[in-house]
Amino acid sequence: MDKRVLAPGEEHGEQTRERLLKSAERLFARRGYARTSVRDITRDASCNVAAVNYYFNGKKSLYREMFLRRMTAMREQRIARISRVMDENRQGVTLETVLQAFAEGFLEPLVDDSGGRVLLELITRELLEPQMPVDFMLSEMILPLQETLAHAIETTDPGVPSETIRLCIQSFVAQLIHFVRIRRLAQVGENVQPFAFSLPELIDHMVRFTAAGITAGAAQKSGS
Amino acid sequence: MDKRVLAPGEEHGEQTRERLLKSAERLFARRGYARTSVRDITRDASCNVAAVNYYFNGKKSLYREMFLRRMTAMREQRIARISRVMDENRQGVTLETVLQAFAEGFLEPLVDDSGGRVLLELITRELLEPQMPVDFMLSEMILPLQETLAHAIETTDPGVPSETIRLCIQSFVAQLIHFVRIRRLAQVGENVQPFAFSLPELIDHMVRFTAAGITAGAAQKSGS
DNA sequence: AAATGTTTGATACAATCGTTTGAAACAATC
DNA sequence: GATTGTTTCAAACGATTGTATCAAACATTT
Repeated sequence: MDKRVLAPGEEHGEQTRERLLKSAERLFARRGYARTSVRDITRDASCNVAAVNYYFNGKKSLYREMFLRRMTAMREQRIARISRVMDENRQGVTLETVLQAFAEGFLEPLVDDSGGRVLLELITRELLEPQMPVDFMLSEMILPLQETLAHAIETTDPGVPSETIRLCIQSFVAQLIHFVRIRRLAQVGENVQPFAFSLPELIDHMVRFTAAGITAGAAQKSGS
Repeated sequence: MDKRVLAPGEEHGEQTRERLLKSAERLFARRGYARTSVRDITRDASCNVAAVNYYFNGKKSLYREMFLRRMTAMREQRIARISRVMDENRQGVTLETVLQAFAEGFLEPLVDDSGGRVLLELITRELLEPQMPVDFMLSEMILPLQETLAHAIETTDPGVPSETIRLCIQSFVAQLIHFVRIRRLAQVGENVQPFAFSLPELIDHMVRFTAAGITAGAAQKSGS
């Protein structure tokens, strides 16, 4: 009995394959690609070293598959978040609302202990030490998100040049990334005082700051 | 003859010591700490492997000494840049002028091929994978620079709460770092089109964007 | 010139890395 | 129950890592 607990193709080995992906995710995020050994991963996943080369074809392929899966999932989630806000109230949506929703979607995985926290770490590392094709992050993550958010802002704030909008979006994303890193830095050291802001406080600042920058970008065109 | 070509204390070995620091600088910046081997460095410095353990006490100490020297130099340079702008025109200095000067000082090492380019790479890496004491960057680089710039802005724009000013400064620094990274990313791939901005264009955007955010921060206090 | 202290060099070391191997353990099919 | 294909395991591979050793080369002082 118990013959059909496994779907065809996941012949019981899919479990350790999945465990490897999960462990790789956590450990690569925590220590980076180079300083995470295959043995670290297999120990964490409670399986043999050879499993990495059995299911994937080496360390690098394991990383790539893990990263690809995670990144596309997060991209779709963030895009969906923007679309949702735009759909909920067709014309009553303001610039601040869109920015707020995007910021929350961006930082949400950080406050709860969901797996999204590790991806932000992974993405930062990937930006600095690319293990994927060089322009992968650009074409698969940065640009799609930028376009989605840009179209949303073009709806709430027509009149701002589209080139300016895209620059401002990157200024916004820059802050999101930066404050996450500063916060983590301040959490460890004892010199916490200067950056002991709560997440809502930070989001509030970034939204206000960015909204001012964008509307100023609109005024710039008509003003000068 | 030729007895006094060397200062006392740099008994001819100071040359290779200095070469080691220079090589370490370049290679650590290019490939990161973990992926740069001691042999890579000594090969680049044209000396023996043992020299690293002779002059420093291993790889990590070499890194720390190199990083410390570089970082303090850049910090002093940047602080001096702000002070210079404030001193040149005692009261006629505007917010935009200060921001412009800071941005130029920040990005200047990137455009020419001076050694400053490698430090920005080093700092980014250090933020992600600290080899120095955890809050070193915070207390020795980020906070001193923040305070200097904050005092400058408190002069040009009194009325903005000091807490808001410091948040805005971090938002400014965030952009500086982010656009540097995006630019490098876009330089490699062929999908350059979306970020083919010149450095002056980018600086102009960031200064305008940030100035709007700061003055909005002043209005917020009196407005709400 | 002999002695001394400093710097360099080739080599060895133990540890760890990613990967390979081949035989067990297992499940499924005949 | 024998056969087949899949998954796991311990062990070992060659390569590379950071570091230690010790004698040769060097400059300096006696």
